[in-house]
Amino acid sequence: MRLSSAYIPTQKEIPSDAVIPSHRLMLRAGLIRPLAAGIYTYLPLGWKLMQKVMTVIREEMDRIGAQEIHMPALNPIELWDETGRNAAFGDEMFRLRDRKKREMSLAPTHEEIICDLARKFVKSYRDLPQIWYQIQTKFRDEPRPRSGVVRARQFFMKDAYSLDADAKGLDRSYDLHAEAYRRIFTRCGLKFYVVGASSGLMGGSSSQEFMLESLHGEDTLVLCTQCDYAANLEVAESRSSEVSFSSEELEKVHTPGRRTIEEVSEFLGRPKTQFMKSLVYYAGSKPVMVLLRGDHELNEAKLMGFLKDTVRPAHPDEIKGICGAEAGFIGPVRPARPIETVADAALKGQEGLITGANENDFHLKGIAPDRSVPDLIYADLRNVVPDDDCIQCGGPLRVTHAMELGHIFKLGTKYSESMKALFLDPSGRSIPIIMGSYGIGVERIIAAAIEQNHDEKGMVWDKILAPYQVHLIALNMDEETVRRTAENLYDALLSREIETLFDDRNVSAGFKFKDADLMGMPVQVVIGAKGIDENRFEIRCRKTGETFQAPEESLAEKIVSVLEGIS
RNA sequence: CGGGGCGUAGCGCAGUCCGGUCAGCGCACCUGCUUUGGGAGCAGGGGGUCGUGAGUUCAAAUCUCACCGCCCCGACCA
Repeated sequence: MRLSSAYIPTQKEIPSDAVIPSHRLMLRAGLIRPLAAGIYTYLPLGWKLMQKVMTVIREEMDRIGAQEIHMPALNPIELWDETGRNAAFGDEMFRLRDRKKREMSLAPTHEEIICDLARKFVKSYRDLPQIWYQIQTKFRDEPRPRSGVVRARQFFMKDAYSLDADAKGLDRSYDLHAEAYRRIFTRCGLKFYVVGASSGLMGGSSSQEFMLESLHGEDTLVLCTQCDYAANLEVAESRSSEVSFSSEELEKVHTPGRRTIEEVSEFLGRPKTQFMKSLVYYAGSKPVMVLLRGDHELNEAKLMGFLKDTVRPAHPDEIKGICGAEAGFIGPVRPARPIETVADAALKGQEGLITGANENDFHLKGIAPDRSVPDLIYADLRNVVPDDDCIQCGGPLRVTHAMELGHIFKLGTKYSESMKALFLDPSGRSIPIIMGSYGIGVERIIAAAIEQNHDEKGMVWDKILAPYQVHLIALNMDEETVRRTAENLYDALLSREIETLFDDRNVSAGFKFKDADLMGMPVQVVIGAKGIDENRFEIRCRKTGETFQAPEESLAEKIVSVLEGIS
């Protein structure tokens, strides 16, 4: 491609509303243009990148025997009512009506559609197993789109679905996908973690996420520094650091205006670990008190899992009504009204703790949860903290941010049951298809690759994803010898099927160098007067800065061999 | 949805508090000449109903109200 006639609008200025490096660079390098919040146009260079990513995905999906299909993005809402997910998605699903006033949705994912397809086709165990996938535009009306293409409202997803006759088949399909995903992300040059995850709205028995460690990620990851334990904070477990305090008489202490653990801890001169944090939540219409060690935080996902209902924090007046005191002075001992109470497992067996007295400006010392709170139930309800130890090996844990690139789910029969996607097993019984669902965010691979591979000058692409392999820079196209040499080289590279971006523009040298560094093709070749004089032309690796020289006669060959030598 | 910020030329911004030579700057763009190894120089030029609508006023980018859009933090998130 000749830059003089290409639509690659690079910018020197950093767009003011982009914050994370990948978003800034994608805008500056002319990959994308915003149309509305979370909605982007892919310009030629960005689209070429997308296609490179899709090629890798297709190759690896095809390798495990998956078959590519293409389902509609626009679907009748009835399918979503069959599984109850029309309601479950709520405002996140884009909805519209056709001219006959029939309600339609723009699909946020495709389990229902695949299930409908499957129930029409699969009649017998002989039709199984199947793996079907597509690369499709998804629509999700995110409450807050952000970070450029990382959380968008319209985006590309590679979504695959496995259909199996039994649990063993599902395990096999799931493992095939896990392996394909490893290969895809590895080939894209990404360093990733595979972690245990929550399956959320998708349902099903187990799921794993493929995560890229990143300061700008939206997820929090717990990693063991010594073994392979890795989990999303939503589901991560740990051994808490041991603390113990000597038993004390139950005693009310005056703590005027000290509401937070921090304040009371300082006022009474006791460590935060000696406090018991009391929170009031509502699970549906039922209030629940949650107890945690003073230095721990509630994990709402775990609480939801434990109570089997969605939860929300109680409002201040609700707390007052139940406990008889304001938040900051509440506790499980003698609340104004009886309330179901659950405690985090780290509190089990503790003594001499301090908590709110259910009376404004007072706390209670000498709490032993087992004795002080009747009918107390323990469960793992807290977020892992970096002080904790690994449940597998006891080693120290690390807590870090990450970006979700892919997610694989064992769905089981959640969808096939409600949608009656049934088949006959060998004994003639009619049973639901066992399903799995497997997603990859296509744009996120690009954002992740940029986040992980850029410098102050711009993006740095590996060969596998680079839109072009070679960035050919002709410094002065007005100079006849420069022009001729560059044109000849361009032809030579094209005839060797090397994807080449040829900067034949009539702009200054510095401008071309800056643009080349910004776009980040693996190899840059410079044709200038200096090279002509000495018959020695410069080949430079974008990533390492390493340079090579070659005379015009062997320049194309040298470029090929340099390309072969780099990743 | 809660909190905060912003909206003036394609991009980045000043001007808004205190209404009246404020329609301005840099980059980009167009023409000409010169230039070409790290975002060139000179000269000339085009482009904006100041997000939208209502209001206050002799007069509104500037004050008031409403709405829309965009970004950030949080909530939420397959």
